[in-house]
Amino acid sequence: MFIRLDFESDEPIYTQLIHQIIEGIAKKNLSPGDPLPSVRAMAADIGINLHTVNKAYQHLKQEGFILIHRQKGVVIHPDGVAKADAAYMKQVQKKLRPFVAESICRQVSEEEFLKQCQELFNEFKEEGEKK
Amino acid sequence: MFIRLDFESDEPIYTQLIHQIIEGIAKKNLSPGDPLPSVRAMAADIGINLHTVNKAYQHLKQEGFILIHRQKGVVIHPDGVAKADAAYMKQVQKKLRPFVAESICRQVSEEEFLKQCQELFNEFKEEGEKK
DNA sequence: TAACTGTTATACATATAATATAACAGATAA
DNA sequence: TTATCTGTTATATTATATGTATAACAGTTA
Repeated sequence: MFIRLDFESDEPIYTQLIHQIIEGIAKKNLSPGDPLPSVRAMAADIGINLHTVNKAYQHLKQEGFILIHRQKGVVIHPDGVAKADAAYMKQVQKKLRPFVAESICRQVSEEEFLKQCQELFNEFKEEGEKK
Repeated sequence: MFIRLDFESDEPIYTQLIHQIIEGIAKKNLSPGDPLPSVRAMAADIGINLHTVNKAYQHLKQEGFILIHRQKGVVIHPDGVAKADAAYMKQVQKKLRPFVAESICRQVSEEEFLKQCQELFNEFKEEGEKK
């Protein structure tokens, strides 16, 4: 797999795994219907416990990124991920809030902050176009 | 004080306190040199433990938002907060990354995402101009 | 039958979060 | 000089989160 974990990070392993898979979808390395390794295979592959992988999968399932068929295994959600609604955008703002506040304290201009976001969008877009 | 905590949130109390104070600085409700309540006064005021407040203050101190004089008490850093450097901006990008990735999965356009950031900047700016 | 799937249960170790007391050294005000 | 307030430190306890380790179960597939 394409998973890269940082075991020195403060960020929990299962959270890193969640983010990696979501990034994979954003970059279109993973497309609707694509299979993911079984919890045991993934765990063995990246050298962590089965339950840590399962925890990540359950989160991804609950948020609609993947489907878990008891028979067919784990796949990227065939219908695609649910589109953002007003509630989701509000949640995004809430999470971005502390970063904006601290940036203002550190005299980061609005333009410079937006540039950081744009760079990230470009990064995902370019990766997506390689496919 | 102007502190509002959500005891139902997943976000730890001391982290919420940190963010509230940083927001206060961003909105210029708190200016360089302004005093903050003692750990005991703050704790009693918002109904939490002294050590939880102390933990927040220590973080704010380490990141240069406040100064702690053994005599004079706690004050917003008189010299202002250190300006963002390249390392800080890199760190910001790293933290924004998961939000951008998930937004892309949910078909949030770059323009819409940037709009959310702009709204936050405007919110802080307007609050700051009230003073 | 054997090997695989997700799932569940139990147990354990460790770290973090939050609270509860208590005490210490230094400054300040009555 | 007391008394009170300051930040700081220490210790203990409780609860929750994280991660690992086994084991088992029900269902599918080769």
